[in-house]
Amino acid sequence: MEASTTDTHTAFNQRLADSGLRATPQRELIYNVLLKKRDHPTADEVFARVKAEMPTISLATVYNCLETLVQCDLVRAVNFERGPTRYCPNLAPHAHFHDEKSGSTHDIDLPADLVERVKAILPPSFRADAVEISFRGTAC
Amino acid sequence: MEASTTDTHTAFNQRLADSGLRATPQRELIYNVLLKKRDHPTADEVFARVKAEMPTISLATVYNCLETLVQCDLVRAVNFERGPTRYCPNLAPHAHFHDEKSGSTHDIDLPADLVERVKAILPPSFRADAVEISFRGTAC
DNA sequence: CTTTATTTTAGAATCATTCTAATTCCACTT
DNA sequence: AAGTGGAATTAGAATGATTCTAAAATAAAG
Repeated sequence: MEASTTDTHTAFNQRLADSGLRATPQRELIYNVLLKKRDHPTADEVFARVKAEMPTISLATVYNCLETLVQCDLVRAVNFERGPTRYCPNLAPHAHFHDEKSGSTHDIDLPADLVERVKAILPPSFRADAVEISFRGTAC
Repeated sequence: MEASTTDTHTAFNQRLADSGLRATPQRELIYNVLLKKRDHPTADEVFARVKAEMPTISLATVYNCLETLVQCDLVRAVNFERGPTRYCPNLAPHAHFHDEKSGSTHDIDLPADLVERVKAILPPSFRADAVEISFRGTAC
């Protein structure tokens, strides 16, 4: 656990540095909040959790930092229909399942070959930078 | 062309009737606008096109009617990230490709077996009512 | 230290969408 | 043919998530 914490911390610094950005306390705290409870919180929820540790932080900063983390590929932004954007620190290729009963979101691991198969349906003139797969339904 | 127009017209009346709703001029015009130019317009764009034929229509009605058509399964609502919802009268299972250069959206036919394969990655406790597949990239 | 660029912040502004409350429109009875 | 009740439409206000703006704080570089 100690090693993995150090690893993510290093990855965090590295990714920001690669983009010429600073590892500020706000960015680090927000990233840690996402790592700690991986329930796909909205910006508002992240704000609430972060305020517990850093009461002076502003909502604008939470939005700014989340955007920064997404830019650095440390975090993924997840959207369902018109709902507020949710944030996810899972870097592995995965789909999302949105449970309509509970409103919760679950990660679904994506086998690499399936991603290939899905990309293969594109006509040759289309080049995909990203593929999004999401499910809506109920989990029991 | 005449036969197909009649067909969609009948389907339109049938789907609404099935939901206990009326086939109003506004609903029909909006549906026809979607059929005529299948470029995934936003509600605002639909509003502009519809106003040309029915200058007294309101934006609220456009939103109401689009929502109604989606409820009746005559139209699909398509979302990309946080952009405005786009509307699509293509009933066949298909994915969407969003071209970041032009901002345009393209339908990509989905082979039925691929949809099955994708659904198959879900653990047994998840029941999916809908699967969404979307691509982001550039088309040439 | 001083300069300069980055980051944070509070609050205003924006944008798409939904809501509200008042008509208007129809299908169905009298 | 008028009356009634539920649908549907409408204009404009309200909402909610997000982005913008301009100023203050912070930190790196000279």
